[in-house]
Amino acid sequence: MRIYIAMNSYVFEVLADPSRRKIVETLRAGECAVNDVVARVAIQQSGVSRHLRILMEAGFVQMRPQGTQRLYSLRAEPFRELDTWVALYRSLWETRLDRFGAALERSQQVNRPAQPSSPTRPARPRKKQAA
Amino acid sequence: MRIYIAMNSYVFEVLADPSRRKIVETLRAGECAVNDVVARVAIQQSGVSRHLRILMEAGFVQMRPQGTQRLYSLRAEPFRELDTWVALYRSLWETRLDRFGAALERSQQVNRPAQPSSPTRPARPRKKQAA
DNA sequence: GATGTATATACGCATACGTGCATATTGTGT
DNA sequence: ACACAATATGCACGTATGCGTATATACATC
Repeated sequence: MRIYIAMNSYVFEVLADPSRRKIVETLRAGECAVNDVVARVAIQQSGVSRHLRILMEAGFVQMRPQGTQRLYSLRAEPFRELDTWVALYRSLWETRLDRFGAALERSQQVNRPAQPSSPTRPARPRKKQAA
Repeated sequence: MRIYIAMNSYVFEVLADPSRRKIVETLRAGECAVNDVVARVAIQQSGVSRHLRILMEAGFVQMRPQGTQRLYSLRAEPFRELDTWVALYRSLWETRLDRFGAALERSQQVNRPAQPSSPTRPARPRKKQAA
């Protein structure tokens, strides 16, 4: 039986924007008010709010009002979808073991010198800002 | 030259396009000539070639000329990067055990009760069309 | 109720992106 | 050399997207 996880597909579109990724990264530390996020991103508050709305609609975040503030935090679903998606391609670099073995092996990857994958790493954009 | 795999960041931009994802999916089956891909996507050959170039530049695919044809196939790197990235968010849905235990438990997910469902649900395309 | 803070939304703009069409390029067979 | 097949590229266009500015809305405190 095949399990088709219809991948929101939208997940990638959402994550495609650098500002949005930055926001998500920020939220990884935990619940944040909008202004807290604004302090960490290089765009205006209006922009952050817009991005948060997009993230919300896509299920990446949830919101909890607290007084005047709105505390945003990450939700698991889209990330899990992403994980499920990428799992389809693990065979590209994993040894062919059964599922259990694969999971185990993955646990050993955690030990490998993981690169600082968080901070926006300017790879080279295809066209956008050439810099 | 050194190869720093600090999350291309570009990975998401590349995967953001539905046609490109479709192409990647297609290539999951194995090496394909351009026209084979064209047959499976809803865009012109010129578009496919362009997308393949983008995928190539981003390291998603490699090419092997064969006569008049050009056989494209997937490369592991970007997918591994993606896997590494999403790994940072696994704690969102995995029980808080140490990394090793987490990996182990992943193989037993069946037993775990579902996460408290959160508000935002649908996540429907903000604008663009997909599918 | 008035004021100040925190966040969301409307508007307009610049631009980057995907696409199709036409054409160039490369390779094959005769 | 010629004709054909496979693929790549230049060009133009429509449109979606992210941004900032200005404004609206919600809440708290006095």
